[in-house]
Amino acid sequence: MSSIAEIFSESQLRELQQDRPTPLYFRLYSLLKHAILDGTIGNGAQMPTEQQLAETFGVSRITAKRAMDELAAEELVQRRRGRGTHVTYEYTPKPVRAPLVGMLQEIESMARHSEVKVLECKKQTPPARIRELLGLPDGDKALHLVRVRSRDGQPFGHYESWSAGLGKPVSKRDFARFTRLEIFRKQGLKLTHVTQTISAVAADENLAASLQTEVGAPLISLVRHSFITVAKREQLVDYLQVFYHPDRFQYQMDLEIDKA
Amino acid sequence: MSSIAEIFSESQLRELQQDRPTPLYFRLYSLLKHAILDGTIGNGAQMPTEQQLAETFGVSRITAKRAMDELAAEELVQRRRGRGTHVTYEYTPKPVRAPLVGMLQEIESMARHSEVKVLECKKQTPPARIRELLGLPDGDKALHLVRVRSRDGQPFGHYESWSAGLGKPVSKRDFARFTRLEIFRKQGLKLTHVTQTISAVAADENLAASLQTEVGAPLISLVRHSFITVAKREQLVDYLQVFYHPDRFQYQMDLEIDKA
DNA sequence: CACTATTTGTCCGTATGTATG
DNA sequence: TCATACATACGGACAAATAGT
Repeated sequence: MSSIAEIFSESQLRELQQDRPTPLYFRLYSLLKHAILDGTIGNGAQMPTEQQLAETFGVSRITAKRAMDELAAEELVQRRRGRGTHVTYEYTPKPVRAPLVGMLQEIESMARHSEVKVLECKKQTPPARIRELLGLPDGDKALHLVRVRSRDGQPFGHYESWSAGLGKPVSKRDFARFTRLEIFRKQGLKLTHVTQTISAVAADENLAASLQTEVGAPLISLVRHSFITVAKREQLVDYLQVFYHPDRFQYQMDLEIDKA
Repeated sequence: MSSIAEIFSESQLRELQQDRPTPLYFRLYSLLKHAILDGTIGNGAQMPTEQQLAETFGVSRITAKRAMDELAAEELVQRRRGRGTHVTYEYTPKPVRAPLVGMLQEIESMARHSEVKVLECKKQTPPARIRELLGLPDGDKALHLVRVRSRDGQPFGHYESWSAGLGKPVSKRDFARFTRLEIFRKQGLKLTHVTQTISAVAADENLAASLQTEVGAPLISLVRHSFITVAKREQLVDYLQVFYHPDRFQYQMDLEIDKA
């Protein structure tokens, strides 16, 4: 095998020095196991010797040995005295590929391949912060829409939106069938500008239930502001807050650059 | 407090029975700590008694006591004999609002307004998956770079990258001073295509330490593939995985649409 | 064949940490 | 709080298998 320093990073070395009560041998074992499972140390390759491990990670030989013995017990490596320890695990890249979804156009196509449940569709008084963003006078109402989008029965997105400027009434069924972008267009509203902010949040009880996950699980948060231009001024007409389940939805974008 | 069964889920109960060698008292301590930090057990509320914990989780009273003593040592709870153990931590959902950052160009400008710490900068054997993406033969090495970016002393991003195709050697100091985009350009590499995938993940111990947050806290995950074009074929030359602290970094994009 | 270096296997004694009743 | 049992971790010592000289 190549030099041990070329396999393990300094940050990994530090990992072992953290003062957690998890046994040393187990942390070293985990480190080595990961290196084998992700193919950093390939099948057939010789592992570092107990002595090398002990010196590199600053542990006793007994501890290094214990870690390697654990690997051997799982048949990830084979140990023979005099020869050393060799990897007996064949790394095979996983075929997986999460469904990837892209920008505005693709979002519409995705919408057609998913099921929507409308939880709320009513003219309501929005929270003050959103009312101000929408430029509505005090007491005015906006269309409040809450939906959950699923794919193959698995919910992946929780959508909550506040819309102003929708003249004609829109039925609940329309929102289940069409995207809001399509509805805006049909109503003659020409969006001129959209800003999106992506972040991450922990699921609260409500979201956890909607997206069938655990409280505290990480979610992708997306806030979209949609503007129209009236009298040369930009006016927000739609505020959208989406929470996505990261295992079932990822946000992908392609950028072409350096064309010049 | 309410019934102990109403606080902890069955999966959490099982969590303690896992056959990991981490000490029992520490696992119980972690469980309780999270429940306090995320507000499941509110400030001033009474914790379960040692006896209750012991029975619920199937451990001895001493072990339950040890876990609670650890909490008390961190001043998350106050213990008084005869009265019980009470939470002394005020959970406050973060108000958020962070500096907003945008696409490639803005990323460079942001880079200039932040401090970088290089944790790793060495040619190393990459995990097999990444080695294949980079089109490297077995055993080949790539430049492994781990950095943490801070703003006003607050770390907001943890960057780990694997780069192939950097001909001339690049010093650790260069990476602290320039962005990788600039370095690629200087080396004459013309990136022609970039894909980015955004998701959300929970912080592990390592990331939590780097970004000064809690284990399990939601982080923004960004994976960037950077391609050059050689002989009309796209070739990956850089793989970047970034984890952002969502309170200190958000991903914002502006889209102009409906121009037609 | 012996000789040597390497590497794993086994054993000792000791100290500390963990978990129980 | 105590006594007890077990696991972890260390350093050291020596034996046994392997490979090369």
